[in-house]
Amino acid sequence: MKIATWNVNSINARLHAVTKWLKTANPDIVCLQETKTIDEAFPREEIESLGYNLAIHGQKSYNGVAILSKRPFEEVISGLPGDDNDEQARYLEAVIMGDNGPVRVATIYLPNGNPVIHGEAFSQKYLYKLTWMARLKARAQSLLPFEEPLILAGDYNVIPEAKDTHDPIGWEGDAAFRPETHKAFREILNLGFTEAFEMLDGRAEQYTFWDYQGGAWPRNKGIRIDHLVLSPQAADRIRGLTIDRDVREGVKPSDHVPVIGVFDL
DNA sequence: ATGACCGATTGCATCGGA
Repeated sequence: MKIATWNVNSINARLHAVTKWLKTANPDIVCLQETKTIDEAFPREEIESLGYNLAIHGQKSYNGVAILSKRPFEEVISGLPGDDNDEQARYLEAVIMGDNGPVRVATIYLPNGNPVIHGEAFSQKYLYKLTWMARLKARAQSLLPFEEPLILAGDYNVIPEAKDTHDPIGWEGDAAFRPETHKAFREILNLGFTEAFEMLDGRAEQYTFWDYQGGAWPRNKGIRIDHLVLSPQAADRIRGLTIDRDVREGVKPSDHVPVIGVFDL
């Protein structure tokens, strides 16, 4: 089973690129982020006609997540628990029947958090990021006792290590590379989760995002911020991981590329 | 960080993104 994550930076602006990629990569489950549209304007038919069931959790203009699945959904949960007043559409979870039992997948669009500082203190944006990460940790912890294959897939806006950026000095102080961010990310992994790329590959300079500005793509000035975070039962079943780098070269590309895990599930 | 960015919005500039 191929399970992928991709921040598409608007599903409507990216519809051609997405459908083309679905046909060639042929993933079983896809976690999308930054769909940037209300559910009524999501291009449902175009994606369903390729054989996918669709779970969407969108909002106007910003954020928005979705899960595509060739198999039907057993269960869908919209929104990250822990704050009823949070109106940002950044989390969606679904259960799909695999060959050997249920598989739980979440699509995650973790807040950017910049600018980090406002005046003398942390900004509201950065505090929101850290709070959101604490909520994600709580959700992840509450799901562990199920002992299911669980894949937390998404745009984490976290650069795990210096080798995951072209310019560690330049990124120092950025919300994606702060010590507090690293601690919050590590706390989730320390519950017993595994970051798939770290386990299976671990090479330097394997980026998933290149800014549209400054010739970042032709100069390969990227960062690795899109991750598959796996429960023990998922980590034991993953057979390979690919970063679909070539997608960044296409017509009207997203600034992120897909990350695909192949699982025996 | 930013060569000459990109997307959404009742828009003709501003905001958010990483």
